[in-house]
Amino acid sequence: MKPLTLKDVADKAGVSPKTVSRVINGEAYVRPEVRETVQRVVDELGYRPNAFARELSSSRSFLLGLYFDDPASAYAADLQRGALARCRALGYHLVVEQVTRDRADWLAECESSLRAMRLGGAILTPPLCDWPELLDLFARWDVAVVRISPGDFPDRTAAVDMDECGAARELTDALIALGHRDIGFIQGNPEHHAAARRLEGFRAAMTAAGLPIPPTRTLQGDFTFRSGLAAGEQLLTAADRPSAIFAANDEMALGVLVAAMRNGIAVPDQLSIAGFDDAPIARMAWPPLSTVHQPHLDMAAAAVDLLTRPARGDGAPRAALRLPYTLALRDSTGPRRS
Amino acid sequence: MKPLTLKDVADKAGVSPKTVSRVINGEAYVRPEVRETVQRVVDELGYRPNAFARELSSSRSFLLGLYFDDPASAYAADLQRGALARCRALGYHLVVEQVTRDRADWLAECESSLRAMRLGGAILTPPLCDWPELLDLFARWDVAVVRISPGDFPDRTAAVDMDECGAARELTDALIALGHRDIGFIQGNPEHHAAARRLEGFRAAMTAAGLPIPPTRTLQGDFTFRSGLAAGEQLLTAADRPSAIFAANDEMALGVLVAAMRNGIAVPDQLSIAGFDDAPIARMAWPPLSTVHQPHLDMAAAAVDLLTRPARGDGAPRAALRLPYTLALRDSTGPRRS
DNA sequence: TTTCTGCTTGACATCGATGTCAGATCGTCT
DNA sequence: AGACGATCTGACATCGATGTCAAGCAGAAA
Repeated sequence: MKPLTLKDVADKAGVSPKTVSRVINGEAYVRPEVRETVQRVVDELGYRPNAFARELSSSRSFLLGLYFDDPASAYAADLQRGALARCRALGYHLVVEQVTRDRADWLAECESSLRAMRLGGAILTPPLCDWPELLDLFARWDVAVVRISPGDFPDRTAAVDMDECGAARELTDALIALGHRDIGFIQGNPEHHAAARRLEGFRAAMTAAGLPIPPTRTLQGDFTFRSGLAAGEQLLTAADRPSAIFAANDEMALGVLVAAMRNGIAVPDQLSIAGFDDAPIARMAWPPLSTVHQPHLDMAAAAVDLLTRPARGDGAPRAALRLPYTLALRDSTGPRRS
Repeated sequence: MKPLTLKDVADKAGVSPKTVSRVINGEAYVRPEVRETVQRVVDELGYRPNAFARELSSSRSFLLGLYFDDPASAYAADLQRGALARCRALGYHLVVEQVTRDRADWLAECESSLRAMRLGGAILTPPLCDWPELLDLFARWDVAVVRISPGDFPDRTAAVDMDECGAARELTDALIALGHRDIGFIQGNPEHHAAARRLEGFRAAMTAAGLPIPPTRTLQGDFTFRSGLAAGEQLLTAADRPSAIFAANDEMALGVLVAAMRNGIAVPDQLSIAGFDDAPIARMAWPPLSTVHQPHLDMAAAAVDLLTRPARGDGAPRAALRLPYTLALRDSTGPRRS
């Protein structure tokens, strides 16, 4: 099937292509009746302007880039789904890119890819939203950027995030309210800035409750199941084990769950476990994990909105949005049995 | 930073833009020494042709579409990762699209999206790879299609798949070899054709071993954790329960695992459980799930290769590739205890 | 020598949209 | 009536690449 062109619409409407272009882009200076006629023809024919030609002539692009470290994570999948839905609604398209620093020329590759295809904007997710080389790259190429939950350089670009510290604190408060006084914490990948925030929230809650935070109770993980398993084993096989463990994400919490099971420790009767993220597996574990639900879909949608906001006159968007979280208290946490 | 153009390269190399274009596209009729000179300048400058302009003038596109039903599934994420890596290596870009049939105008939306942006090819994943309206749409717009594990219309497009039936049969054989004679099976979403193939393989193995397949042992699920949990409860709370359960995917198998745990049935001592797909959770469950490892990354890479094969003279690619699976026998299966 | 074929090259039109600018139309003010 | 500004419209150039085609030039065949 041959694609429709501006000219086809123009001929049918009895005006010049330029006028059709005006109507499509909502420009001023078109007589209302002409505008209406053209709009009707456009709708009838189902005309959509060719994005490539558009980009070429106006250097405005209808492609947004979504940049990932690891697209296999549930986190990434959620963000993608949210961004996708919003893009579709706005007539934009989403190009996904995976960037890792495991090769020396990773930055050159990114640049090469940008050269070939100008983006209307880019969404950067953790941890690569904190790589200064990448931010420099986009700045150099004048590509508007919105970062999801950035850790560093708060003023360099627009951002969408969540109050990770507050959420961690609130979840810890919930554990304390259940009677737990000896709570273990498993940190996340230090490269993700969120990991530090979550630890911070945990500490704040403990301190506020007047509880000690012995170093042996705070273990280093890296957001993987395996690291959660190892940390769980270590915490649970100690002579005195904590009555609750808070892992900085759900995968690690699942690892703790498995460690408990291996050691014959009943959850939540003998041990409460909490995670963070509300990944799909949180609901699928047994017992289902208590965790923090992050508004990933909304965050991604908000990022798309920021990038596509029509008023771009003042350059790149600068807003910093903070979206609300919700606690999901399920069955992996319960009152402390003395 | 201002992008480089063909003309910049041409000026520096002292030839016409057209000649540079010839070198870049590997066309014939360029003197070897000129070709070398131009190539050197291209490399020095790091020039990459503008994909939009290229598409506009040649109606060849460097964008591939990856079409999903649900991008949140581990299956989808794997395919995406595989496709992404291959695209990057070939200088293509990947646009992801989510298509669901929950709105009446879903097809019109797809068409509208195609109108705006011509694709160099599309990869369709289950279940939408079997929607005839979608196949018609791509055919109408002359977009080459490769389907992943299609169920119907085997000759309509090129395809990449795996021997689902053989894998299910082999896994069932493994259970039988462990001494199991009473094996429950949980079917997948009937809309996914793979579900039927897996059942078929299960039946073939049972029949070949001379074992009965009572209807009460074959339950209908829909590939979700919840359905696996329900089916598991049903099978395990019956007066005589099977000694092994084979679920058509890992999520459902996890549901069975949780059902077993709820009912105090030890795995694998009192019950063997097997899944299919080798999703990340399979390794994260306790005990780790026995399952079938699908070569998702390779399948996606193969699909990209088919779509970008330079020789497109004879129209759309027609190959049907079948990639090898491997059995992953972990700890959720064991010998039957009498 | 002339003609022919095949290789090599660049001038120019083209893809489908938008930017620029000049011209046309209208009402209003002097 | 004439001048003016605001509104409306379309002709034309332009974005950056490739397709087409003809010209230039070599060596081979007549």
